[in-house]
Amino acid sequence: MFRTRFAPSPTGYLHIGGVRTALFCWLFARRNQGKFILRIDDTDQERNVEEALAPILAGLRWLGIDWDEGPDVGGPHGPYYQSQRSALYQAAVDELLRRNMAYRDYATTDEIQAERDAAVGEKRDFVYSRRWMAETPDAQRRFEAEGRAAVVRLKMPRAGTLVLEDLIRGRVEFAWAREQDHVIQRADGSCLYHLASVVDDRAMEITHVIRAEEHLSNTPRQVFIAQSLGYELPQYAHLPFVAEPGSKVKLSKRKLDKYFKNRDFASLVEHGRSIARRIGLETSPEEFNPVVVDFYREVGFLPEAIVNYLALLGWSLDDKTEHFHRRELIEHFSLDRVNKAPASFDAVKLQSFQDRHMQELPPERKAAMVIPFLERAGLIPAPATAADRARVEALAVAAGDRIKVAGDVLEFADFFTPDDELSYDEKAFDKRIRHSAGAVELLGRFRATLAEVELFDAGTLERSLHAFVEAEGVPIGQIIHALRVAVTGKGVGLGMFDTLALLGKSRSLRRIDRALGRV
RNA sequence: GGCCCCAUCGUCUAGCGGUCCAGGACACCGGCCUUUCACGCCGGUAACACGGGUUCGAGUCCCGUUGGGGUCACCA
Repeated sequence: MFRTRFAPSPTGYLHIGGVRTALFCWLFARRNQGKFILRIDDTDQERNVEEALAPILAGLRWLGIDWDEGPDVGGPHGPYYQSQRSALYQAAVDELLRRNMAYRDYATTDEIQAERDAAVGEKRDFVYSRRWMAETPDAQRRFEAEGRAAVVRLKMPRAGTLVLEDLIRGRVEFAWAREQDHVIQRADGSCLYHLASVVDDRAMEITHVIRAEEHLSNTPRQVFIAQSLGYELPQYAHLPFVAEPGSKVKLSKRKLDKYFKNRDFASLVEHGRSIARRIGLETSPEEFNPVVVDFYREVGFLPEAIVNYLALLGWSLDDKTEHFHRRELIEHFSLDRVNKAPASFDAVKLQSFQDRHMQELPPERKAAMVIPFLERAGLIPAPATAADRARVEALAVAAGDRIKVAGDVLEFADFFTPDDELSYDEKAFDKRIRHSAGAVELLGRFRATLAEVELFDAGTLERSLHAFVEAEGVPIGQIIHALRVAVTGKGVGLGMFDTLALLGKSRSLRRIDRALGRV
């Protein structure tokens, strides 16, 4: 049975690169009928873990990346918070000391730094002299008498080669002599990440460590810990990281300022902000941007689209298939089709996946997605009435693929505003009505025609307008633009006849009257 | 700087020695459709980083160069 894990730190947000890693771990587990474990790396807990973890769990759940063991769901290998597992780490440290694979070290950070500086000055690799290493109780007492405190360091080999068979990278070799005697336990007794990670992976019976490439150079020390403890090694798979838009540098939340200067990134952000404003959502650039998964949820992206895009960022099935649903990804995913080179994050391409997934959504699902936005914007009562739901669904049908993210429904807010509160795009009003020769008269006459229409549906309306322009002997463009501005206040929108049908007869007439009245 | 990783259109990628004067997708540029917008349809521009090998034959294998990146914490 294969077991993979994702081990986020409670940072308060779910990073898009982290999600990609989680997704690959999850897909691999699901593909092989294995288990996916979520473990929280909170060894240096300064903040409120629960609070900082909530968005991460919520984000994973929203994306449909579910875990078999971990926070909330429990499991046989808990607790799943590293902060609650220190006894295990302590036992591992003791064992390492007992086996002489680690030692107590009494050097101060300044002393270590001095050695490091000296090595750099002499242009040689830094290797700790182990001058403050204490392997006997005597030595310990002597150093402690000087007022020193001990950390525990790994006693790394100083010769030989580690040969690693990485599932993605193939054979990778490291010279042991270049590895440092890393600290695994602080003077205060708390343990460091690498120790904890190895101990937990073993305890949780992780078979495949699938993580981002930046951990590749950390692997030797982890292998050393595992081997020193007599653990069987897991399989390693180091994924390429997700890079910045248009660059090969690792995507980082710390460089947001730079990304905001990227055109596509910036316009996605602006789109999101305009939706946020209308629903009264407080946003900060720090938390509301395309690097953070919450952003997509809040503006109404489809989790399926995000998953599809992210899966293709570093993995592919063949030379043409790009549109995947979760099921298909699970069916086809394999690590040997994962790329080695980093892939840069492209907001525009992500949007195109969103478009395609949105297009195949049936109207009732689209309506359900969109309703919360209308409610939050105060355009329909919350909870929506059955009549509202029906209207929204009709709107969703008429809107076709114009609603690209759920929040886009707010572009059609004018359907929900009272007729006497409709605002007008003055430029469009001038161009199409006020200064368009004959527009006002035509509009007036067509209003009369409209008043006679019995069945106010798109087909009937289309026939009557065509009959009207034929009788008038004018091209359809002469009136249709004016009509649109009159009933929606805007120069662009849905199909004209859908618009009228959606509004219904009395509201359409009232809006035409109001428009004519303000010329 | 040491070590490690990586290298096909602007971007994501296909390619696992011949079927590649390199295929698909997004973007871009034309055109069509059309009541606006959004779709849709048709067409187009655009890449094997460079240099050596190996081979009858290299985008594909090897070496080097260049370039890019990761990592070198008592962070995770």
